[in-house]
Amino acid sequence: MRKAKIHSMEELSATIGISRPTLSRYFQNPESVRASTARKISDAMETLDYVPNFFATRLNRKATGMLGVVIPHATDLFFASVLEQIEIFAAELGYTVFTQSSHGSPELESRAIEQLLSMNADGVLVAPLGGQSRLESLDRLRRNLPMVLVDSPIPGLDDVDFVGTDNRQSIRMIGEYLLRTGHPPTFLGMPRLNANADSREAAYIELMEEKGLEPVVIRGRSVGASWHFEAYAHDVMEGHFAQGRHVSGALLCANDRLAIGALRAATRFGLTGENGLRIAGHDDHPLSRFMTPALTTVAQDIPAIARAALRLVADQIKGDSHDLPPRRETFATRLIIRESA
Amino acid sequence: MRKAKIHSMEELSATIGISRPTLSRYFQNPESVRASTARKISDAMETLDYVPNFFATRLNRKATGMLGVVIPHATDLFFASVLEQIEIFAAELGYTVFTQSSHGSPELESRAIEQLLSMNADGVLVAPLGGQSRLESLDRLRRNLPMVLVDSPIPGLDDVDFVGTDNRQSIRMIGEYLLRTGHPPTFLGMPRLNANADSREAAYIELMEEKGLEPVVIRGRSVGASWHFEAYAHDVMEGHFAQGRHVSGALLCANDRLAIGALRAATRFGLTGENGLRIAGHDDHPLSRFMTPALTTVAQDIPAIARAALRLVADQIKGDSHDLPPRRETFATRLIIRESA
DNA sequence: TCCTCCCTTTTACGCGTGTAAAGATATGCG
DNA sequence: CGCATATCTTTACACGCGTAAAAGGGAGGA
Repeated sequence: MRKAKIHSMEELSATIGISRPTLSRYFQNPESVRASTARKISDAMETLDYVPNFFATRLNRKATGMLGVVIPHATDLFFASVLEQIEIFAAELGYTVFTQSSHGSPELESRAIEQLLSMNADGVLVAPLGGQSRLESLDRLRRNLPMVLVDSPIPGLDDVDFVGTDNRQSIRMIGEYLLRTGHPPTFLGMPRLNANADSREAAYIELMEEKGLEPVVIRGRSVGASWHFEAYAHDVMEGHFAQGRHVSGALLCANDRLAIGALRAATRFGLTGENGLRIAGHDDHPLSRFMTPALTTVAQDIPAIARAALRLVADQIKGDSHDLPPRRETFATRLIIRESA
Repeated sequence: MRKAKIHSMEELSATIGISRPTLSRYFQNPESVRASTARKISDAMETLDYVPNFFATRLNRKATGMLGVVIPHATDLFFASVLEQIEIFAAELGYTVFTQSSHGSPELESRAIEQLLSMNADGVLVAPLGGQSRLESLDRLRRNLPMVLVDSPIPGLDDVDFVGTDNRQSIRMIGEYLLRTGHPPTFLGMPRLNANADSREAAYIELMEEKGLEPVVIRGRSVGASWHFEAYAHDVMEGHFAQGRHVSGALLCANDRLAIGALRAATRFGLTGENGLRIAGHDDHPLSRFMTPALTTVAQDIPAIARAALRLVADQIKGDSHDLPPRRETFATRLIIRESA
């Protein structure tokens, strides 16, 4: 059945004989018109092909009902998971989410921000690239729209709400676990891409020094800061293992993707057996439990992070609280002991 | 430095003393105005905070420059990778991409389609849920917008362009490899979520029968068709292994995520050693090379798929070729031999 | 200096919908 | 059946910008 295509509300009004203002109210809320009228309209719609134009709809409203999200990489399951949760909660709140990925590029991140500004979104959630992010862009965004930083804060952009994981708590938890079960861990840091890289490393060092132990941090030559964490960790550790370094004890990786790469390298060097090198990660990547050996890690509370982020923007949006002191919500992680450590 | 916020082009015009039509032309193409004028404007912009409204901009044009994308799950790295490539190529073509994930839900898929329709996008790329997709929604989309199906075709929606992988070729290639190197494979199918599930299984059966061998297909009770492929495969295979079934020979999995789950189960049963069970996958999941043992698989040509999908919509958009016969482009895969088979 | 040519300004309308105001009509009740 | 009230129609303006047409202004050449 080929329904007749209607292009505007005006046209709809003409063809079904109901005034445009009434139609407008109907599409915003069918119950705002008399039941008999609503029936007449919905009956007519059976035969017709019409959808109100989303943007024309918002053009003349103060709130657009749109939320922008910027993430560094859609192909990183951590961000994909956060995004998924954000979309779910945003839908519950009646927001439409528009996501832009920066593909790891500061320029694309700026463009994404520009895009969201020009869309006049009600608010924006940004998981920033980190150190590479262009401060002017983020600052401009902050000045113009309700905004919340997610996952990684930005040094130099302190007056913005932030939601993320308590890296100090999480690293201490997994670190203490490793210590408790016998091995002072070496730390495999991620490429210095964002603030998490620093704060996790700092938490590790603090813990070690607190215990009177020597912190040992491995960091490869950051060859053009790469988001290919698995490959990065694999190559770095392979280099060490080949020279007999770090072949025993425990290795605490700044995130699971690194751990997966390290695990692979260790396995190839036959280091992961009984009494071999213990490896632990951070994040509870969806595939971590399927690794061999299954990866011991800490799980970030992604739903809580997503929910909090939405709550904070929503507050800013309704409260117009541009001048309130910035809020900072971090969540604790959960220790997940598997086989690798 | 706090730049003064300007809310409309009208306002901009008033404050910098340049007529709105000229500003309009400037923002569309700075070279369409005299160089001295362009300078005057860009100089003024240094002090001011203004971005033309994206949607108002498109409201009065025939083409909106927007492309819609619908994927089943942002947290499936295959779709995330496809999306990433689509975004890259779309940017090259000057399109702005708006992505909606259906989170595996037919209802959300329909809503996403509705959303894209109401946005008046120039075209839409849909990686459908598959059998669960609501045909009316997809059909409505097809009638109203240039559209291309990606990854999985929809039975019953045949007059739509399709871009994907040649499952027959890919399954035969990996299947023949397994046979050539010694083992007639058993097939672990994915939950019947989309057409790929069927066509890969069909390709397997065809190959086996052609070789005069008995096809053996494993399929768990599809407990509410699940997208948790790894867990699904793990549980199904664990059940078999526990009863001593399929513990040797070769297992061909319909995709890598299944293979990862199966691999994990096999490893726990000590089946993956020398002369043990051989396991192969399909897709070359980004983490497959980091599995232990590293997963033998076939790689889909994701960039080619993304590029072709964009080419097809672009053709439809410019050609208004709504009545041309539907085109169907499938790409060959590349055999990637690692350790698992 | 005058006259083109090019770019700009002015003016006006259009995109599809929200929304306010005033008048017309339908609904429900006594 | 008449009236008060809820709802609808009509009319008009607004949102932010594209764009066409006509008129204005400046730079360059003769």
